[in-house]
Order: sequence, then C-alpha cells, then structure tokens
Amino acid sequence: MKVSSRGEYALRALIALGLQEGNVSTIADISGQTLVPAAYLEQILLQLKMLGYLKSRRGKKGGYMLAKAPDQIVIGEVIRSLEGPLAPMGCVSITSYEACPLEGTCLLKPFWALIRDSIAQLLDQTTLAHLIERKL
Amino acid sequence: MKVSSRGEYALRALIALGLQEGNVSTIADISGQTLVPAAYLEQILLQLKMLGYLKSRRGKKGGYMLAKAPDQIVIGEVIRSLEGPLAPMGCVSITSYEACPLEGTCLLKPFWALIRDSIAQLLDQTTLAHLIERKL
DNA sequence: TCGATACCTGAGTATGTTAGTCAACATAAT
DNA sequence: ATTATGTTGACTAACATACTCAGGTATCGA
Repeated sequence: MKVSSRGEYALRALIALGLQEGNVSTIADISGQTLVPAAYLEQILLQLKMLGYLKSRRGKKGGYMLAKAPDQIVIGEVIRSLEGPLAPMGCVSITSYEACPLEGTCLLKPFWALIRDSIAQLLDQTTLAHLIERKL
Repeated sequence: MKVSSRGEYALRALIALGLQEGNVSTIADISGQTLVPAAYLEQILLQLKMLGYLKSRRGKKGGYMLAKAPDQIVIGEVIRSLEGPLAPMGCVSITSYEACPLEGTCLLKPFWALIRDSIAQLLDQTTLAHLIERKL
C-alpha cells in the first residue's frame, strides 16, 4: 500500500511552494527545502506544471510558483495524476476500472471497495491548504 | 496504493479453503476456483503454510486446509506478511518505521499517519470469517 | 511393494517500475 | 554577451512482479 517517492516528492514541492505565497522559487531552492535531488525534482516539477498545478518563468530570476490557490489543489487528484488510481484493485477502481473474471461471486470485491472508499474520501477531502495550515 | 496479485491470490485461496470447512483441497482444485495459475498458487500456498495459516497433507488424497478457524485469521496480518507494512510511507509505519530527515517539520507526516490509521483499522478488524459470511 | 498422486524445493526468466542521472538546448534578465 | 535559469529527451542501475519449470519427496491404494 505504499506511496512512491515521486508522489511524496511532488507533495513536498507543492507544500514548499505553497509556503512561498506568490514568490517564485528555483529548483535549487525547492531541492534544498525538500531534500529531493535537483535533477529528479526537475522532472516532477515539469509534470506538475503540465498538470496545471504550477506556473514557471524561464531565465534569470526564473523559477516555479503555484498556478492555483492552495485550497483548490486536492491531494487525491495530485496522487491520482502521479501514481494512478487510489483503489487497491482494478475491479473497484472508479477512475480506471478493470474487469475480473470472478466479478460476480467474488467475496473480496466488496472489501476492496470499502478500502477504496476510505482512502479516496480522505485524499479527496484534503487540499494543499489543509496540509499547510495543519488542519486535518 | 495497489495490492499485488500475490496478496489478492492469497486471500482468494484462503476464502476458497474457508468455504470447504475442514475438507482438504488440492492445488488444482483451488486453482480452478480462484483462477490463479497452479504453479504460482503452489508458491503462495507454501508461504501461507509457513506463516501458519494452512496445513497440508502430502501424497495421494493430499491437499491443503486451514490451520486456524476463519475468525482467527486477520486480513491485515495476512497482507502485512505478504506485502510488507500497510503504512503508505516508512515514516508512519508501526511495524517497520524508517526515519526521515524532514521528520520534525514535515507537514505530510500527520497526513500519512491518518491514512495509515484508516487502512490499518479496516484491515485489522476484518477476519476471513467476515469475508466468507459477507459481514463487513 | 509399486506406482500414481499429491505436495516440496529451488532455480530461472520476462517484463515492468522506480528512482534516479546526464547532456544539450532555450529563454530571460543584467 | 553572459549567465542563470527552466526544458527536453535519452539513458541506466537496481529492484519487484508474476510467473514457469525441472526435479525431489511423501503418502495412499491396489
């Protein structure tokens, strides 16, 4: 049930940028604060930008900043974008359902569904603002 | 947040055996009911036996059966044995904690802890008996 | 006792994922 | 022009996943 380092790193970066309130931060800055290797962080920031969470400015005095207000950034969406569905099994995934031959009689499916609901509810009701303000 | 096929297959096998109430089932039988490839299932059953969940009898008329009552088999324990800790990150794992350099100031840790609690509570309060009796 | 039927053991393998690195390029400010 | 920055895409080492397969060993029934 692990979250990959990529997902963890992305959230760390979003938090670091959220704490900057509008100022741009360079990759080196963010790398320093989050302890994510700069070259790897670069990839992740680019992906977050393509997903619409970040804006960037090139050249000298360039850097990254949030593209949305922290309370508009839903953690569940971020994780799904970076790691795929939250559901523990394809047969109970809403965003990328996969059929299973046991489907009809499977005694596990309702159980997996319970777990998916529990995880999704937590992640989808939490925003970057909640994390930054320590309001969980 | 995926569960591996190994974990899913193990639970399918336990359910199949739980429905047999004391009768032995051959690998081929279980493979037929669960749709898990027989040679792969063999490995998994062996592991479940080593973990104390199953008993086996060799030779003709041989096969596998549960070693415990279904209400003594906790799903959380099975998953942990097969896939490692339930926690999404090492820094909030109870069974295999790993330190993190950000520890003190990390705004994510309390969030991961919430998720770990939620998952662990569900998995640790569910037994094989619950699954078989459809009582979730 | 013999042979068929099972479980047991350990090695091997194809594929994919993770967690990165690196080199070269494009753009903006001074 | 120079320099600091983001951008792009290729590359790689290590590991995990999801299996297969070849043989060995125990037990039952005839």
